[in-house]
Amino acid sequence: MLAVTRKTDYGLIVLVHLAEHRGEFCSAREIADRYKMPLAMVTNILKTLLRSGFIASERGSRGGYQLSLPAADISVLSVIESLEGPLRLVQCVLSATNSSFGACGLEAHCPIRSPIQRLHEGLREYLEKISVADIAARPAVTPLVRATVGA
Amino acid sequence: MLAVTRKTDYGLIVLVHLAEHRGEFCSAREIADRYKMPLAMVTNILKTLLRSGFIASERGSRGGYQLSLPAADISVLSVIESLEGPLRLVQCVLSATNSSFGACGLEAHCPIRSPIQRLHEGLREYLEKISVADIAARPAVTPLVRATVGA
DNA sequence: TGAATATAGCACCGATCAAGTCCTATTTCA
DNA sequence: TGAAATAGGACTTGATCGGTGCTATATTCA
Repeated sequence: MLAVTRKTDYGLIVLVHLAEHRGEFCSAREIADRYKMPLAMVTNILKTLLRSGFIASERGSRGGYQLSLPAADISVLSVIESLEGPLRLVQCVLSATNSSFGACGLEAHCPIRSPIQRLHEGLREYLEKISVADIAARPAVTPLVRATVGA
Repeated sequence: MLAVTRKTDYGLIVLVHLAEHRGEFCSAREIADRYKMPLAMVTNILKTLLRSGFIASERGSRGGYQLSLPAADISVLSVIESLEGPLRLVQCVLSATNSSFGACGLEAHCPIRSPIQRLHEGLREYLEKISVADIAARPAVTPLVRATVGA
């Protein structure tokens, strides 16, 4: 229902933490303890973020994770898509064939498809412009995103 | 995962249909048939939209539904909240006590709370500015919503 | 060398929610 | 009175979310 899963929630916390500890390797346990998140979840999330290339890992007893990209280059959108799969506001937004209206005849095609596509694109742009660095910059400094409707 | 449920999907179609048939009473069956949506779903959605005051109903064999508000006054946000409950990007966005970080100590408070609040507000504004009338206006005319990050 | 501490990769489970169905009133018209 | 509509529920099923567990591998350090 237009909510982000807890994975993304945790994932952003993890990334913000790493952004604030640039240069160090932080262990999953350390991060989980710090923010009272379940360790197993955090490790899973870190593994996913690793596969997506946002972070680098080092094994062994001094191992851990660190950002492999500037925090400003990691968008909230990319984090969401890494942890939850491709963003789709509604089912039919990705492929025409997947649409629940894909089987509709010629004239009875979905009356809201194209506007919803727009809305979806707007949402993507919106989330793409906000980076982990923005979120790490915490206070009221956090950019107020203004959506403007118009031609 | 940041998706809207099918209820909202159907709901918008229903409202757009009613907007395009101002003055007439349209039956649930008529609308369900027209867009090949499951009748039972459509009737449930109409009942909810009725309770929310967006539409008016008339019983009996000539009965049906019609908009009780100008389409321009029904925002996508209000439709979503009617059909899916209050918008919450993350769990902790509504009440501080509900937060999974509500139990955190003083110093270990959630590092992303306030930026996420902003993001949530931005999303609300965004969806509030788009109305059923905008969606009914279908073609490329549909307002392109531009998210701008900045002070 | 071996124990401790990391990551790596899966498979799995329970609770919740989405999506859809069904049943039983009640109202209105013909 | 019967057909067709709304009104208000409960209910079922399947998918997803949130979380756990296990095994293997790598690295450090005593």
